[in-house]
Amino acid sequence: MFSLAEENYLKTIYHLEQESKGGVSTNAIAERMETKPSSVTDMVQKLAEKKMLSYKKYKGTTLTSGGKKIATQVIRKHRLWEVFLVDKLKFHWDEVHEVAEQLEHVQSDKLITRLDAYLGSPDFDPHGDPIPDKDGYVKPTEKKLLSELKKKQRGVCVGVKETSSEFLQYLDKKNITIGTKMQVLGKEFFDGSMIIQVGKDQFFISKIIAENIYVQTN
Amino acid sequence: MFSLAEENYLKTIYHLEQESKGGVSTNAIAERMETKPSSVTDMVQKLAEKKMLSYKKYKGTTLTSGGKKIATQVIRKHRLWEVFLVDKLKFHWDEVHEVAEQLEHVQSDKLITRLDAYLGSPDFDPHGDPIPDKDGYVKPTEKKLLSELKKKQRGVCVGVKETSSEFLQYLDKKNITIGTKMQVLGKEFFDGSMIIQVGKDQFFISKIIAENIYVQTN
DNA sequence: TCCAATATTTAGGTTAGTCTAAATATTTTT
DNA sequence: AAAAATATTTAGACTAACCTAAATATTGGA
Repeated sequence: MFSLAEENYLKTIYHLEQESKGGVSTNAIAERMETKPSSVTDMVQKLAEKKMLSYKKYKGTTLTSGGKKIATQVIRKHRLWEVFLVDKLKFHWDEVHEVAEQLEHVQSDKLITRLDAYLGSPDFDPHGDPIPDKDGYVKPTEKKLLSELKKKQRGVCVGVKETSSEFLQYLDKKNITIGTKMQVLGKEFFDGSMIIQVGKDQFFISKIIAENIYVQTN
Repeated sequence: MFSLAEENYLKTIYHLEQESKGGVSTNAIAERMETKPSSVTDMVQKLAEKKMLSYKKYKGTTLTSGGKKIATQVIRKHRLWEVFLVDKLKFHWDEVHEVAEQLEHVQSDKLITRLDAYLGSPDFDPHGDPIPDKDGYVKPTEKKLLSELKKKQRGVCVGVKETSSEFLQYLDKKNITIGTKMQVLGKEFFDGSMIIQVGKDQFFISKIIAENIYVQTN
Protein backbone atom coordinates (compact mmCIF):
# COMPACT_ATOMS: atom_id res chain seq x y z
CA MET A 1 0.00 0.00 0.00
CA PHE A 2 2.67 2.50 1.00
CA SER A 3 6.20 2.53 -0.25
CA LEU A 4 9.20 2.19 1.97
CA ALA A 5 9.96 5.89 1.53
CA GLU A 6 6.42 6.92 2.38
CA GLU A 7 6.39 4.79 5.50
CA ASN A 8 9.65 6.32 6.63
CA TYR A 9 8.36 9.83 6.14
CA LEU A 10 5.18 9.12 8.09
CA LYS A 11 7.13 7.49 10.89
CA THR A 12 9.57 10.38 11.14
CA ILE A 13 6.82 12.98 11.11
CA TYR A 14 5.05 11.09 13.88
CA HIS A 15 8.18 11.14 16.03
CA LEU A 16 8.76 14.83 15.38
CA GLU A 17 5.17 15.62 16.31
CA GLN A 18 5.60 13.80 19.61
CA GLU A 19 8.80 15.62 20.40
CA SER A 20 7.52 19.13 19.93
CA LYS A 21 3.77 19.32 19.89
CA GLY A 22 2.47 21.18 16.90
CA GLY A 23 3.17 21.15 13.19
CA VAL A 24 6.41 19.79 11.82
CA SER A 25 8.64 21.93 9.61
CA THR A 26 10.12 20.88 6.31
CA ASN A 27 13.64 21.45 7.54
CA ALA A 28 13.11 19.38 10.66
CA ILE A 29 12.03 16.44 8.56
CA ALA A 30 14.93 16.92 6.16
CA GLU A 31 17.44 17.03 8.96
CA ARG A 32 16.08 13.95 10.70
CA MET A 33 15.93 11.95 7.51
CA GLU A 34 19.27 13.17 6.25
CA THR A 35 17.78 14.37 3.03
CA LYS A 36 17.25 17.74 1.35
CA PRO A 37 14.36 20.08 2.13
CA SER A 38 13.30 20.06 -1.51
CA SER A 39 12.89 16.31 -1.43
CA VAL A 40 10.80 16.65 1.69
CA THR A 41 8.52 19.19 0.02
CA ASP A 42 7.90 16.77 -2.83
CA MET A 43 7.04 13.89 -0.57
CA VAL A 44 4.98 15.94 1.83
CA GLN A 45 2.88 17.18 -1.05
CA LYS A 46 2.41 13.66 -2.28
CA LEU A 47 1.39 12.37 1.14
CA ALA A 48 -0.95 15.32 1.58
CA GLU A 49 -2.70 14.36 -1.65
CA LYS A 50 -3.08 10.86 -0.27
CA LYS A 51 -4.71 12.40 2.82
CA MET A 52 -2.00 11.07 5.07
CA LEU A 53 -1.14 14.51 6.33
CA SER A 54 -2.48 18.01 6.23
CA TYR A 55 -0.21 20.58 4.77
CA LYS A 56 -0.26 24.26 3.97
CA LYS A 57 2.59 25.65 1.94
CA TYR A 58 5.24 27.25 4.11
CA LYS A 59 3.27 26.30 7.22
CA GLY A 60 4.50 22.83 8.10
CA THR A 61 2.48 19.67 8.31
CA THR A 62 0.67 17.33 10.72
CA LEU A 63 -0.43 13.75 10.34
CA THR A 64 -4.08 13.06 9.66
CA SER A 65 -5.68 10.20 11.56
CA GLY A 66 -4.96 8.02 8.54
CA GLY A 67 -1.31 8.99 8.57
CA LYS A 68 -1.09 8.43 12.29
CA LYS A 69 -2.45 4.92 11.83
CA ILE A 70 0.21 4.03 9.29
CA ALA A 71 2.96 5.59 11.38
CA THR A 72 2.03 3.79 14.58
CA GLN A 73 1.79 0.49 12.76
CA VAL A 74 5.31 0.90 11.43
CA ILE A 75 6.52 1.86 14.88
CA ARG A 76 4.69 -1.12 16.38
CA LYS A 77 6.45 -3.43 13.97
CA HIS A 78 9.82 -1.82 14.60
CA ARG A 79 9.52 -2.25 18.33
CA LEU A 80 8.16 -5.77 18.21
CA TRP A 81 11.09 -6.81 16.06
CA GLU A 82 13.46 -5.17 18.53
CA VAL A 83 11.96 -7.29 21.29
CA PHE A 84 12.40 -10.36 19.12
CA LEU A 85 16.02 -9.58 18.43
CA VAL A 86 16.87 -9.02 22.07
CA ASP A 87 14.67 -11.62 23.76
CA LYS A 88 15.00 -14.44 21.26
CA LEU A 89 18.16 -13.84 19.28
CA LYS A 90 20.12 -12.37 22.18
CA PHE A 91 21.15 -9.17 20.49
CA HIS A 92 22.28 -6.34 22.70
CA TRP A 93 19.76 -3.57 23.03
CA ASP A 94 22.12 -1.11 21.41
CA GLU A 95 22.55 -3.03 18.17
CA VAL A 96 19.00 -3.77 17.13
CA HIS A 97 17.97 -0.49 15.59
CA GLU A 98 19.29 -0.81 12.04
CA VAL A 99 17.96 -4.32 11.64
CA ALA A 100 14.55 -3.37 13.00
CA GLU A 101 14.62 -0.45 10.59
CA GLN A 102 14.52 -3.00 7.79
CA LEU A 103 12.17 -5.50 9.38
CA GLU A 104 9.57 -2.84 10.14
CA HIS A 105 8.66 -2.64 6.46
CA VAL A 106 7.76 -6.28 5.97
CA GLN A 107 4.08 -6.40 5.04
CA SER A 108 1.98 -9.12 6.61
CA ASP A 109 -0.71 -8.63 9.20
CA LYS A 110 -0.57 -12.26 10.15
CA LEU A 111 3.17 -12.06 10.74
CA ILE A 112 2.80 -9.22 13.20
CA THR A 113 -0.14 -10.79 15.00
CA ARG A 114 1.79 -14.01 15.43
CA LEU A 115 5.04 -12.32 16.34
CA ASP A 116 3.30 -10.26 19.00
CA ALA A 117 1.74 -13.36 20.52
CA TYR A 118 5.02 -15.28 20.29
CA LEU A 119 6.77 -12.53 22.24
CA GLY A 120 4.03 -12.49 24.87
CA SER A 121 2.45 -9.21 23.74
CA PRO A 122 5.15 -7.00 25.22
CA ASP A 123 4.29 -3.44 26.24
CA PHE A 124 7.78 -2.01 25.85
CA ASP A 125 10.67 -2.46 23.50
CA PRO A 126 14.21 -3.11 24.75
CA HIS A 127 14.85 0.63 25.07
CA GLY A 128 11.77 1.08 27.21
CA ASP A 129 9.67 2.72 24.52
CA PRO A 130 6.02 1.70 24.51
CA ILE A 131 4.74 -0.55 21.74
CA PRO A 132 1.55 0.77 20.09
CA ASP A 133 -1.26 -1.79 20.05
CA LYS A 134 -2.89 -3.03 16.82
CA ASP A 135 -5.08 0.06 16.72
CA GLY A 136 -2.17 2.40 17.18
CA TYR A 137 -3.01 3.22 20.76
CA VAL A 138 -0.01 3.99 22.93
CA LYS A 139 -0.56 3.62 26.64
CA PRO A 140 0.26 6.99 28.20
CA THR A 141 2.93 6.12 30.72
CA GLU A 142 4.28 8.00 33.69
CA LYS A 143 7.82 8.07 32.44
CA LYS A 144 10.28 10.14 34.46
CA LEU A 145 14.00 10.45 34.80
CA LEU A 146 15.42 8.59 37.77
CA SER A 147 16.86 11.92 38.87
CA GLU A 148 13.36 13.28 39.38
CA LEU A 149 12.47 10.71 42.04
CA LYS A 150 12.51 11.71 45.68
CA LYS A 151 13.87 9.75 48.59
CA LYS A 152 11.97 6.50 49.26
CA GLN A 153 10.27 6.58 45.86
CA ARG A 154 10.28 3.45 43.72
CA GLY A 155 10.44 3.06 39.96
CA VAL A 156 10.92 0.49 37.22
CA CYS A 157 13.56 1.09 34.60
CA VAL A 158 11.82 1.53 31.25
CA GLY A 159 14.57 3.02 29.14
CA VAL A 160 17.61 5.18 28.83
CA LYS A 161 18.31 8.58 27.36
CA GLU A 162 22.01 8.15 26.63
CA THR A 163 22.69 5.09 24.49
CA SER A 164 26.46 4.96 24.18
CA SER A 165 28.07 1.56 24.61
CA GLU A 166 29.98 2.87 27.60
CA PHE A 167 26.81 3.82 29.42
CA LEU A 168 25.00 0.62 28.55
CA GLN A 169 27.98 -1.38 29.76
CA TYR A 170 27.93 0.52 33.03
CA LEU A 171 24.26 -0.40 33.44
CA ASP A 172 24.98 -4.03 32.63
CA LYS A 173 27.64 -4.08 35.30
CA LYS A 174 25.17 -2.75 37.81
CA ASN A 175 22.55 -5.24 36.64
CA ILE A 176 20.21 -2.49 35.56
CA THR A 177 18.09 -3.40 32.56
CA ILE A 178 14.55 -2.90 31.34
CA GLY A 179 12.15 -3.95 34.03
CA THR A 180 14.66 -3.59 36.85
CA LYS A 181 12.98 -2.23 39.97
CA MET A 182 14.78 0.35 42.01
CA GLN A 183 14.24 2.58 45.00
CA VAL A 184 15.89 5.82 46.02
CA LEU A 185 17.36 5.35 49.47
CA GLY A 186 19.04 8.69 49.77
CA LYS A 187 19.63 11.82 47.78
CA GLU A 188 22.43 14.30 48.19
CA PHE A 189 21.19 17.81 47.97
CA PHE A 190 24.24 19.68 46.69
CA ASP A 191 25.19 17.48 43.72
CA GLY A 192 22.04 15.48 43.00
CA SER A 193 23.79 12.15 43.53
CA MET A 194 21.81 9.33 45.07
CA ILE A 195 22.04 5.97 46.72
CA ILE A 196 19.71 3.43 45.24
CA GLN A 197 18.59 -0.08 45.91
CA VAL A 198 18.70 -2.47 42.97
CA GLY A 199 17.85 -6.07 43.75
CA LYS A 200 19.95 -6.93 46.78
CA ASP A 201 22.56 -4.29 46.05
CA GLN A 202 22.76 -0.73 47.19
CA PHE A 203 25.06 1.70 45.48
CA PHE A 204 25.89 5.28 44.76
CA ILE A 205 25.13 6.94 41.43
CA SER A 206 25.95 10.42 40.22
CA LYS A 207 23.40 12.91 39.00
CA ILE A 208 24.63 12.38 35.43
CA ILE A 209 23.72 8.72 35.61
CA ALA A 210 20.36 9.42 37.20
CA GLU A 211 19.52 11.87 34.47
CA ASN A 212 19.93 9.25 31.80
CA ILE A 213 17.72 6.51 33.14
CA TYR A 214 13.97 6.56 32.57
CA VAL A 215 11.76 5.00 35.20
CA GLN A 216 8.07 4.35 35.33
CA THR A 217 6.31 5.13 38.58
CA ASN A 218 2.86 4.08 39.55
CA MET B 1 25.36 -3.88 -1.64
CA PHE B 2 22.80 -5.25 -4.06
CA SER B 3 19.37 -3.87 -4.65
CA LEU B 4 16.22 -5.82 -4.04
CA ALA B 5 15.71 -6.16 -7.78
CA GLU B 6 19.26 -7.38 -8.34
CA GLU B 7 18.95 -9.97 -5.60
CA ASN B 8 15.73 -11.24 -7.09
CA TYR B 9 17.26 -11.61 -10.51
CA LEU B 10 20.25 -13.51 -9.16
CA LYS B 11 18.02 -15.79 -7.13
CA THR B 12 15.76 -16.53 -10.08
CA ILE B 13 18.68 -17.20 -12.40
CA TYR B 14 20.11 -19.57 -9.84
CA HIS B 15 16.88 -21.52 -9.66
CA LEU B 16 16.58 -21.67 -13.43
CA GLU B 17 20.14 -22.93 -13.73
CA GLN B 18 19.39 -25.73 -11.30
CA GLU B 19 16.27 -26.75 -13.14
CA SER B 20 17.80 -27.08 -16.56
CA LYS B 21 21.55 -27.28 -16.48
CA GLY B 22 23.16 -24.84 -18.84
CA GLY B 23 22.69 -21.18 -19.64
CA VAL B 24 19.48 -19.40 -18.86
CA SER B 25 17.53 -17.61 -21.58
CA THR B 26 16.21 -14.08 -21.36
CA ASN B 27 12.66 -15.22 -21.93
CA ALA B 28 12.85 -17.86 -19.23
CA ILE B 29 13.87 -15.22 -16.72
CA ALA B 30 11.18 -12.83 -17.92
CA GLU B 31 8.49 -15.45 -17.60
CA ARG B 32 9.55 -16.55 -14.15
CA MET B 33 9.78 -13.01 -12.88
CA GLU B 34 6.61 -11.86 -14.59
CA THR B 35 8.41 -9.07 -16.31
CA LYS B 36 9.24 -8.20 -19.91
CA PRO B 37 12.21 -9.63 -21.81
CA SER B 38 13.50 -6.14 -22.50
CA SER B 39 13.67 -5.41 -18.79
CA VAL B 40 15.57 -8.63 -18.31
CA THR B 41 18.10 -7.67 -20.94
CA ASP B 42 18.73 -4.37 -19.13
CA MET B 43 19.27 -6.00 -15.79
CA VAL B 44 21.29 -8.90 -17.13
CA GLN B 45 23.66 -6.47 -18.80
CA LYS B 46 23.98 -4.53 -15.61
CA LEU B 47 24.69 -7.62 -13.53
CA ALA B 48 27.17 -8.82 -16.12
CA GLU B 49 29.06 -5.56 -15.76
CA LYS B 50 29.13 -6.14 -12.03
CA LYS B 51 30.64 -9.57 -12.72
CA MET B 52 27.73 -11.35 -11.16
CA LEU B 53 27.00 -13.27 -14.32
CA SER B 54 28.57 -13.99 -17.64
CA TYR B 55 26.56 -13.02 -20.62
CA LYS B 56 26.92 -13.05 -24.37
CA LYS B 57 24.30 -11.24 -26.38
CA TYR B 58 21.61 -13.61 -27.66
CA LYS B 59 23.30 -16.52 -25.90
CA GLY B 60 21.81 -16.55 -22.43
CA THR B 61 23.58 -16.14 -19.10
CA THR B 62 25.10 -18.10 -16.25
CA LEU B 63 25.99 -16.99 -12.76
CA THR B 64 29.62 -16.36 -11.96
CA SER B 65 30.90 -17.68 -8.65
CA GLY B 66 30.25 -14.23 -7.21
CA GLY B 67 26.69 -14.28 -8.43
CA LYS B 68 26.18 -17.77 -7.11
CA LYS B 69 27.33 -16.64 -3.70
CA ILE B 70 24.80 -13.82 -3.58
CA ALA B 71 22.02 -16.05 -4.86
CA THR B 72 22.62 -18.83 -2.35
CA GLN B 73 22.76 -16.35 0.49
CA VAL B 74 19.38 -14.97 -0.46
CA ILE B 75 18.00 -18.47 -0.74
CA ARG B 76 19.53 -19.38 2.60
CA LYS B 77 17.81 -16.43 4.21
CA HIS B 78 14.51 -17.20 2.52
CA ARG B 79 14.51 -20.77 3.75
CA LEU B 80 15.65 -19.97 7.27
CA TRP B 81 12.82 -17.48 7.60
CA GLU B 82 10.39 -20.09 6.36
CA VAL B 83 11.54 -22.40 9.11
CA PHE B 84 11.08 -19.61 11.60
CA LEU B 85 7.56 -18.89 10.41
CA VAL B 86 6.50 -22.52 10.58
CA ASP B 87 8.39 -23.72 13.65
CA LYS B 88 8.08 -20.67 15.84
CA LEU B 89 5.12 -18.68 14.59
CA LYS B 90 3.04 -21.73 13.62
CA PHE B 91 2.35 -20.70 10.06
CA HIS B 92 1.22 -23.40 7.67
CA TRP B 93 3.88 -24.49 5.22
CA ASP B 94 1.78 -23.29 2.32
CA GLU B 95 1.47 -19.69 3.47
CA VAL B 96 5.04 -18.72 4.26
CA HIS B 97 6.38 -17.99 0.82
CA GLU B 98 5.31 -14.40 0.28
CA VAL B 99 6.45 -13.31 3.71
CA ALA B 100 9.81 -15.05 3.33
CA GLU B 101 10.08 -13.32 -0.02
CA GLN B 102 10.24 -10.04 1.87
CA LEU B 103 12.30 -11.19 4.82
CA GLU B 104 15.00 -12.65 2.59
CA HIS B 105 16.18 -9.17 1.66
CA VAL B 106 16.91 -7.95 5.18
CA GLN B 107 20.62 -7.25 5.38
CA SER B 108 22.44 -8.31 8.52
CA ASP B 109 24.96 -11.10 8.79
CA LYS B 110 24.53 -11.25 12.51
CA LEU B 111 20.78 -11.63 12.17
CA ILE B 112 21.15 -14.66 9.95
CA THR B 113 23.84 -16.24 12.08
CA ARG B 114 21.69 -15.85 15.17
CA LEU B 115 18.49 -16.91 13.47
CA ASP B 116 20.16 -20.04 12.17
CA ALA B 117 21.40 -20.94 15.63
CA TYR B 118 18.04 -20.12 17.20
CA LEU B 119 16.32 -22.51 14.82
CA GLY B 120 18.86 -25.24 15.53
CA SER B 121 20.73 -24.93 12.22
CA PRO B 122 18.07 -26.70 10.19
CA ASP B 123 19.09 -28.52 7.01
CA PHE B 124 15.74 -28.24 5.26
CA ASP B 125 13.00 -25.68 4.98
CA PRO B 126 9.34 -26.57 5.60
CA HIS B 127 8.92 -27.66 1.98
CA GLY B 128 11.87 -29.99 2.23
CA ASP B 129 14.25 -27.85 0.23
CA PRO B 130 17.82 -27.85 1.50
CA ILE B 131 19.14 -24.72 3.21
CA PRO B 132 22.51 -23.58 1.81
CA ASP B 133 25.17 -23.12 4.51
CA LYS B 134 26.94 -19.80 5.16
CA ASP B 135 29.31 -20.47 2.28
CA GLY B 136 26.51 -21.27 -0.11
CA TYR B 137 27.19 -24.97 -0.08
CA VAL B 138 24.12 -27.11 -0.60
CA LYS B 139 24.43 -30.64 0.63
CA PRO B 140 23.79 -32.88 -2.39
CA THR B 141 20.95 -35.02 -1.18
CA GLU B 142 19.63 -38.28 -2.50
CA LYS B 143 16.26 -36.84 -3.23
CA LYS B 144 13.90 -39.05 -5.17
CA LEU B 145 10.24 -39.18 -5.91
CA LEU B 146 8.36 -41.62 -3.73
CA SER B 147 7.19 -43.26 -6.95
CA GLU B 148 10.79 -44.24 -7.72
CA LEU B 149 11.13 -46.38 -4.61
CA LYS B 150 10.90 -50.15 -4.88
CA LYS B 151 9.03 -52.51 -2.59
CA LYS B 152 10.47 -52.65 0.95
CA GLN B 153 12.48 -49.45 0.46
CA ARG B 154 12.28 -46.73 3.10
CA GLY B 155 12.43 -42.97 2.74
CA VAL B 156 11.92 -39.76 4.66
CA CYS B 157 9.61 -37.14 3.23
CA VAL B 158 11.70 -34.08 2.41
CA GLY B 159 9.35 -32.15 0.19
CA VAL B 160 6.62 -32.05 -2.37
CA LYS B 161 6.49 -31.24 -6.04
CA GLU B 162 2.87 -30.16 -6.25
CA THR B 163 2.06 -27.41 -3.76
CA SER B 164 -1.66 -26.81 -4.16
CA SER B 165 -3.68 -26.44 -1.00
CA GLU B 166 -5.69 -29.50 -1.95
CA PHE B 167 -2.63 -31.66 -2.13
CA LEU B 168 -1.12 -30.32 1.07
CA GLN B 169 -4.41 -30.90 2.84
CA TYR B 170 -4.46 -34.46 1.60
CA LEU B 171 -0.99 -34.95 3.06
CA ASP B 172 -2.05 -33.41 6.34
CA LYS B 173 -4.94 -35.80 6.53
CA LYS B 174 -2.58 -38.71 6.02
CA ASN B 175 -0.16 -37.26 8.57
CA ILE B 176 2.56 -36.91 6.01
CA THR B 177 4.82 -33.95 6.64
CA ILE B 178 8.49 -33.09 6.37
CA GLY B 179 10.49 -35.68 8.21
CA THR B 180 7.78 -38.33 8.06
CA LYS B 181 9.31 -41.75 7.54
CA MET B 182 7.63 -44.14 5.18
CA GLN B 183 8.14 -47.55 3.65
CA VAL B 184 6.81 -49.08 0.49
CA LEU B 185 4.97 -52.24 1.38
CA GLY B 186 3.71 -53.10 -2.04
CA LYS B 187 3.67 -51.76 -5.53
CA GLU B 188 1.14 -52.46 -8.24
CA PHE B 189 2.82 -53.04 -11.53
CA PHE B 190 0.15 -51.96 -14.02
CA ASP B 191 -0.78 -48.53 -12.56
CA GLY B 192 2.15 -47.62 -10.33
CA SER B 193 -0.02 -47.37 -7.22
CA MET B 194 1.47 -48.49 -3.93
CA ILE B 195 0.70 -49.39 -0.37
CA ILE B 196 2.84 -47.57 2.13
CA GLN B 197 3.45 -47.62 5.83
CA VAL B 198 3.34 -44.23 7.59
CA GLY B 199 3.70 -44.36 11.33
CA LYS B 200 1.23 -46.99 12.47
CA ASP B 201 -0.96 -46.61 9.41
CA GLN B 202 -0.86 -48.44 6.13
CA PHE B 203 -2.71 -47.11 3.15
CA PHE B 204 -3.04 -47.06 -0.57
CA ILE B 205 -1.77 -44.20 -2.72
CA SER B 206 -2.07 -43.65 -6.44
CA LYS B 207 0.85 -43.13 -8.76
CA ILE B 208 -0.10 -39.44 -9.09
CA ILE B 209 0.35 -38.93 -5.37
CA ALA B 210 3.61 -40.88 -5.29
CA GLU B 211 4.98 -38.76 -8.09
CA ASN B 212 4.53 -35.59 -6.08
CA ILE B 213 6.27 -36.53 -2.87
CA TYR B 214 10.03 -36.23 -2.53
CA VAL B 215 11.77 -38.63 -0.23
CA GLN B 216 15.33 -38.89 0.92
CA THR B 217 16.85 -42.33 1.00
CA ASN B 218 20.06 -43.30 2.64
C1' DT C 1 19.39 -23.23 -48.03
C1' DC C 2 16.26 -19.69 -47.26
C1' DC C 3 12.07 -18.04 -45.13
C1' DA C 4 9.04 -17.67 -41.34
C1' DA C 5 8.56 -17.90 -36.60
C1' DT C 6 10.57 -16.91 -32.41
C1' DA C 7 13.90 -14.85 -29.30
C1' DT C 8 16.48 -11.00 -28.04
C1' DT C 9 18.10 -6.47 -28.01
C1' DT C 10 17.80 -1.46 -28.76
C1' DA C 11 15.59 2.98 -28.59
C1' DG C 12 12.99 5.91 -26.29
C1' DG C 13 9.61 6.83 -22.64
C1' DT C 14 7.60 6.57 -17.57
C1' DT C 15 7.57 6.81 -12.46
C1' DA C 16 9.44 7.23 -7.75
C1' DG C 17 12.55 9.38 -5.25
C1' DT C 18 16.30 11.91 -5.01
C1' DC C 19 19.39 16.17 -6.07
C1' DT C 20 21.13 21.30 -7.15
C1' DA C 21 20.22 25.90 -8.10
C1' DA C 22 17.16 29.51 -8.35
C1' DA C 23 12.94 31.76 -6.87
C1' DT C 24 9.84 33.08 -3.34
C1' DA C 25 7.95 33.40 1.66
C1' DT C 26 8.55 34.10 6.26
C1' DT C 27 10.91 35.58 10.26
C1' DT C 28 14.26 38.18 12.68
C1' DT C 29 17.02 42.06 13.38
C1' DT C 30 17.97 46.63 13.49
C1' DA D 1 8.92 48.80 8.92
C1' DA D 2 12.53 47.68 5.85
C1' DA D 3 16.61 44.88 5.23
C1' DA D 4 18.92 40.71 6.15
C1' DA D 5 18.76 36.07 7.29
C1' DT D 6 16.49 31.90 7.07
C1' DA D 7 13.04 28.61 5.50
C1' DT D 8 10.52 26.72 1.87
C1' DT D 9 9.13 25.81 -2.66
C1' DT D 10 9.76 25.37 -7.67
C1' DA D 11 12.19 24.11 -11.82
C1' DG D 12 14.85 21.11 -14.04
C1' DA D 13 17.88 17.05 -13.98
C1' DC D 14 19.41 12.30 -12.61
C1' DT D 15 19.13 7.12 -11.62
C1' DA D 16 16.97 2.59 -11.10
C1' DA D 17 13.76 -0.23 -12.79
C1' DC D 18 10.35 -0.83 -15.45
C1' DC D 19 7.53 -0.45 -20.06
C1' DT D 20 6.19 -0.46 -25.46
C1' DA D 21 7.41 -0.60 -30.09
C1' DA D 22 10.70 -1.32 -33.43
C1' DA D 23 14.91 -3.46 -35.04
C1' DT D 24 17.85 -7.35 -35.34
C1' DA D 25 19.47 -12.31 -34.48
C1' DT D 26 18.73 -17.00 -34.22
C1' DT D 27 16.40 -21.19 -35.18
C1' DG D 28 13.52 -24.66 -37.26
C1' DG D 29 10.98 -26.27 -41.15
C1' DA D 30 9.91 -26.63 -46.14
